[in-house]
Amino acid sequence: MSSIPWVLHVDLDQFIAAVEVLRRPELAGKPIIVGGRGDPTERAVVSTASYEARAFGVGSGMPLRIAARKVPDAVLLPVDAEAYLAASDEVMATLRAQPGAVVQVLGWDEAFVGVNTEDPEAYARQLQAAVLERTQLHCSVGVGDTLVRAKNATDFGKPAGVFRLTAENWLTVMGAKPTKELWGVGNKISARLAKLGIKTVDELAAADPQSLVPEFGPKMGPWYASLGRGDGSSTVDDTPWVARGHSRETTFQTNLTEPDQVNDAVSQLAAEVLKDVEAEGRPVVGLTLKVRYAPFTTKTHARKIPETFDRGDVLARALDLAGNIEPGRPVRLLGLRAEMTMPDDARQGHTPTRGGW
DNA sequence: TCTGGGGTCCTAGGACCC
DNA sequence: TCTGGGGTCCTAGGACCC
Repeated sequence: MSSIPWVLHVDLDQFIAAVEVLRRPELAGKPIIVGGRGDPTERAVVSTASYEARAFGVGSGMPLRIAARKVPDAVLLPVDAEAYLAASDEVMATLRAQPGAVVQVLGWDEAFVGVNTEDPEAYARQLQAAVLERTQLHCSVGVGDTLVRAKNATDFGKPAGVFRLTAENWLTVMGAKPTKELWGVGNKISARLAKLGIKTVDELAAADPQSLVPEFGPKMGPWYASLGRGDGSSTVDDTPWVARGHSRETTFQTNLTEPDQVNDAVSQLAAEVLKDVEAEGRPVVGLTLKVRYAPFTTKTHARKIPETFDRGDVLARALDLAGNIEPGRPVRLLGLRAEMTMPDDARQGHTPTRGGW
């Protein structure tokens, strides 16, 4: 046996709920639901539910109100982003300290680890032990010969286990599953694939990449075909991530109806976005205003910004975009995003949901 | 059931230029 | 007067991820 490159995908188990239990041990074993400000009467969704709460059918993205109704005895907690980020930093530092590890962070609770080893399972176990010892958090590890296979493998290892997915067993394990199980295929894409007669991973893997071009375009068509095969890059990239932009959005507890309210809200969003942008000191090159009208239609308005910017410039242009909002329609959400210039050596996106991997 | 907030990337179509 | 083909830039919208 020789030392060859492997991709490990590390995913913390019920991360947010686990962090909450660490600082409040009496919550262990209880159904915990974390979301919004922890108030089920507000417009908010579930960030994470503990396994005990998931048993009642509660999951991420579910309206908090519904989740609370499903689990009357649940412990409802507000999102505490700082605490999760601090825990996450410790986990990532532990991964980086492993011998030979190249670490690419994907989010608070997951990362790819690239490593040359003869025995990836043993390495994974060692990694789990190190994370547990330093943070008291459990994680699952997917082992793969590509990023996509490693990522998909993790689910089979949960909780706290290890699972290997390579070209050898990919179709045996994944072939019969619906395409929606694939990383990067959601409800909409799986429905469009089904229209083409492609319902399973097997069928997607067998599809001619070019045959998907008319429906999905020159880039995404072939990309979906390769997803079906589990193919793609095997390179874990630890280039530091650089944000392309910063945004803020607010869902109003009661819809806005007055233009003054809208302008005030846009000004506030602009101030918050500027705070993030100025902390990085890179020029703004574009602004996007997102408007969700009640009941639920979304529109965006965008503008490129020539040359550079200053505070007043961004605020004025944000208010300018707000002029596109349809008068008389109740507004339930406003979002403002500022796009910045990028350094040449910046890594490509931190989520591989779109082409390029 | 009624849908958060922070991100990334892709595509279509119009405007404009040569 | 009716009209090509290619390229680039921009806006709007969509899809997905954690």
